Amino acid sequence: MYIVLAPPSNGQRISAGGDAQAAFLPVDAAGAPTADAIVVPVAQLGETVRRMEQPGIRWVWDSTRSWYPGLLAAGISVERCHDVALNREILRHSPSSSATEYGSQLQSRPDEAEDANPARVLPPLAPSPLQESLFETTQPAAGADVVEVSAEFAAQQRAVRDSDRPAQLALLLAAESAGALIAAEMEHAGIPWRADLHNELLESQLGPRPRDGHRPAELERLAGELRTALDNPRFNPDSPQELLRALHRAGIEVSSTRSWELQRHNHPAIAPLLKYKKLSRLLTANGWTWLDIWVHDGRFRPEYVVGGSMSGRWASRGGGALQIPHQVRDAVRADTGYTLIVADAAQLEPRVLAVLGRDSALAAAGRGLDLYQGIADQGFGGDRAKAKVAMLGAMYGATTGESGRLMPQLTRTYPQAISVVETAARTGEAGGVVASFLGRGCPPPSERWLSAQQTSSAAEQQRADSLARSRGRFTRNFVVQATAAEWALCWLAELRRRLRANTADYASAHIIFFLHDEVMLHAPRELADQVSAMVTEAARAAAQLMFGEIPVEFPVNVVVVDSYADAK
DNA sequence: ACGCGTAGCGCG
DNA sequence: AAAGCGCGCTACGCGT
Repeated sequence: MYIVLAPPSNGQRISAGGDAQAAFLPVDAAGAPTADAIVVPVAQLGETVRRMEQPGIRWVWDSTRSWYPGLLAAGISVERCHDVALNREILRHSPSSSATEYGSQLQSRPDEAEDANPARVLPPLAPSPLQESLFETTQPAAGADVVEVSAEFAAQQRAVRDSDRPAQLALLLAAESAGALIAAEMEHAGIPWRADLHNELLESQLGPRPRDGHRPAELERLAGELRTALDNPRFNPDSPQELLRALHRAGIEVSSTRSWELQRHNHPAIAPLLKYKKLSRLLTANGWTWLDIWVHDGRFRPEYVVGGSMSGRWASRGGGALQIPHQVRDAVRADTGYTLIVADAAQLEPRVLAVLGRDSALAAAGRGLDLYQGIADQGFGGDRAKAKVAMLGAMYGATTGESGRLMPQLTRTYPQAISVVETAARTGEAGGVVASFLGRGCPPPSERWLSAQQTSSAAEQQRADSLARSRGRFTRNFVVQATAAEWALCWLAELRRRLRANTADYASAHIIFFLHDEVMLHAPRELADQVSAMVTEAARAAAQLMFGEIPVEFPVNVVVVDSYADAK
């Protein structure tokens, strides 16, 4: 059932030498050993995993990142895992497990995620034995040996069992661990990236690649134009402070140099300035330097951080993988004979809100493919833009502007749904915690926040109220964003399961990108239709898995393209 | 020399 | 038209 994979404990080492070793300990669902541990040199790690891997086996390890990349490099993939470190962070914050022994222990221990330097509070750790050979890893296995990992696994299983909502929590932990496997597999596959096309794109907009430290021709030309228009021969448009002063001298009264604020003014300098900012952004964020660093052998390989944000959304490190501008997406091309399958969930967050509030009116609005149009038809005279602004405002906590004004209409039409976010906001403002549908909890208020609320002076009160409202907006958004994130995780996991169900046929079809509510696959052209159907079917299955039979639909848009730019 | 906060903008 | 959530990255400019 479960096999714990970790460095051996001291008594288990097969020789006194310094050779890196790995221990395999079969345990039952409660974490109790069912056989003796097997210890092998890491050189035999891959073949041992390959031999033991079989349907139904779940690998238990401290972190997927310390084991799985090496296995993938050796051509081995596994069906399921239990990522102890990821599950630890969920159980640390989940209100459902806070009363359990493990949950309360964790809350009194420092949070690795918040404490940048665990070495400060924990004894220094020996370097992981897995740093060598096959297993180069960025993150040591935290030093936990097989006895410690299996003990913590057992504690986590008990915490789920003793929690308020064992079924939901178990699903959340399984989905998070599946996400960890998928992230490692995506890093292994990489995003197919045509450096030649990217370079052409840069040259057509910026001119030829300049020598280091020089502006590309087009930026230089625009800078000259700006100096003339602002009658300011030597200013540097890359410095916001200088730019702001130059704009003021030219009589353009702006409080910042943000593009949207500049756009509202009429001056000959505005057009070249906006163009300069756009191109300058392209150059600095996704220019030639970016290509040199991040694209090798036709692949962009960023690092994904599963559970990297409190809501359970992923984060990424390196190359800005979750911010690939539309401007450069044409460089993402399927290999010859392959195709890109790009899918995104349609209006995921408001649909999630409909479930959270059991709001049949909102569910009815989403009966078609376009939820916002449905809302528009029910309460906004068919004006889709208004409906969208109102709904986003409700989920983000807008109080002013157009969405603030439209809120009352939304509250009248969907009282059930709106009360979910309003209640979450009130809870947060009062210093409470909220949770997603499956039980991921938001962090408690910081010490600083709490002490600010204690104030009695009138001058400080305003600041305290502002902080309280800010936390209210966070918790308001958290319930929706976190539930949407776990739907997306279930969607990914269901998709992966379908791809693996017939490994022989789908071995060359890979998930290569995931962005909150969007997924991209790279697959042989002849499999495009079957894979597209899997994506759609996985979305239906994810909703069923999380929510059971509900009258809310979760449609996905799926397109088959050669270039990511054609996916919209 | 390096670390850090801020401004600005990219994505959802 | 331009506020209100979650992230990462770059350059600037200040501090040490």
